[in-house]
Amino acid sequence: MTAVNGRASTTASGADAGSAGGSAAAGYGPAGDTVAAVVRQWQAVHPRIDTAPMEIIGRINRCAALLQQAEDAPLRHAGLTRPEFDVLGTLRRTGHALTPGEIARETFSSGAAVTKRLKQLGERGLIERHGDTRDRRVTHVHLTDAGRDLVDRVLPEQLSYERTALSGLDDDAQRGLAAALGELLVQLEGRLGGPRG
Amino acid sequence: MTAVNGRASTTASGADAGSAGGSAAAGYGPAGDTVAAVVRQWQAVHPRIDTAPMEIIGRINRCAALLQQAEDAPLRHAGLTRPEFDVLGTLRRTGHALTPGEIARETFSSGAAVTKRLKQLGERGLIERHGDTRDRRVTHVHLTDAGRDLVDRVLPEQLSYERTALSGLDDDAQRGLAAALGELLVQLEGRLGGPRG
DNA sequence: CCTAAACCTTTTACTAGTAAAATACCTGCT
DNA sequence: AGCAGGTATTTTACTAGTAAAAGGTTTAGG
Repeated sequence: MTAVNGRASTTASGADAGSAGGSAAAGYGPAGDTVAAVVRQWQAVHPRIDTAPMEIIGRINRCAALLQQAEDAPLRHAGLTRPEFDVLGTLRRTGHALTPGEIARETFSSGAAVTKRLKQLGERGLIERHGDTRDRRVTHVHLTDAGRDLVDRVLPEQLSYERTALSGLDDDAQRGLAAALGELLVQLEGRLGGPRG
Repeated sequence: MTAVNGRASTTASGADAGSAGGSAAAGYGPAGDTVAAVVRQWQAVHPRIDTAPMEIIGRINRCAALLQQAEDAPLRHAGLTRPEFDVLGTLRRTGHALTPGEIARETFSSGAAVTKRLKQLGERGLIERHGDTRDRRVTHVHLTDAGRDLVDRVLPEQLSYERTALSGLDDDAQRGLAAALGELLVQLEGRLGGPRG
């Protein structure tokens, strides 16, 4: 990913901090986080504006950017980008071979992007392709032993890193946040993701 | 945002759906969102693993990806990418000229990326540069009238779009989520963003 | 004064994504 | 059978980011 790129100045694409409002780094005052500072600036410029969405969406984006930056460390140490790890992880957790199309749907990426990643991962011996004998348009992708071992080695490191990143919140706060995000996600997936098949 | 590119197949950067675990699109069962389905798959493969971090981080990433996709619509309609709008918005909300370095810090992007965006935006007549007379390394960037008008026109559309995206949650849920995310963000910014100056 | 170090911005070379076209194949209809 | 249309994957042309180096300028020390 670009997404995996470090920023830290963080990444682009990845993820910019601000929602509609962009983002702020310096000089955040009384209330605390950078998003609150951005909202305050907008309020000063356009007092009538309803900035409520920024307080959720801006924060989600900013959290995603910061976490990604942090999470990249263990992955990069293993020589993987996040999208590459997503491919391997998808194969590992489903437990069976998948077609490139299925991987694309599972990881929410384009088919072309998956093709490129599979090429890379294949060259490194982490996955293999086998053509379908029935339908020769289709290929089946599966993890090699090396690929499976890599996932099983990296995943605990990754989760440990994530636990550390979240450790500023107590267990109750974490459970509450997970539940609230789950509620939002159900809404968004129904609304934006389409009444999926 | 890279984190914030549209995907939706969405984009990179932006943001993949899964945290450590990658992401799932199809076949989500009882509990509801795609992240819950991914977590269930991992539990089946590695029953001892503590997947709690995925339930927060995976959901943040997935929400960011979905929202981005949705939010890109009004911006694209105005011929802007999100990072470009972030630059314009930063100039608008601070209310005065900024140097490229300051813009980079405000938008959490690299200096090189800002240089490219400023070039684009300058060619479209939305911003202008003026060299500093004291320190000739420095340039000052400010919005043109056209740039300011564009921001003032797009921002309400953007916020309106965001409000719609969030409308599945009632006001209390939105306030609670904003507060919980703010708490997390304060922690992350202190921990990962550095004890900023 | 003059040089070394630090700084701000831009340039260069490269990477990884996207959209759309191309390729190859299957399915169903007549 | 043969062809129209749809599907799965890859390829092509391009875009926008990154890291690192370069260019030009100021600041501090001797």
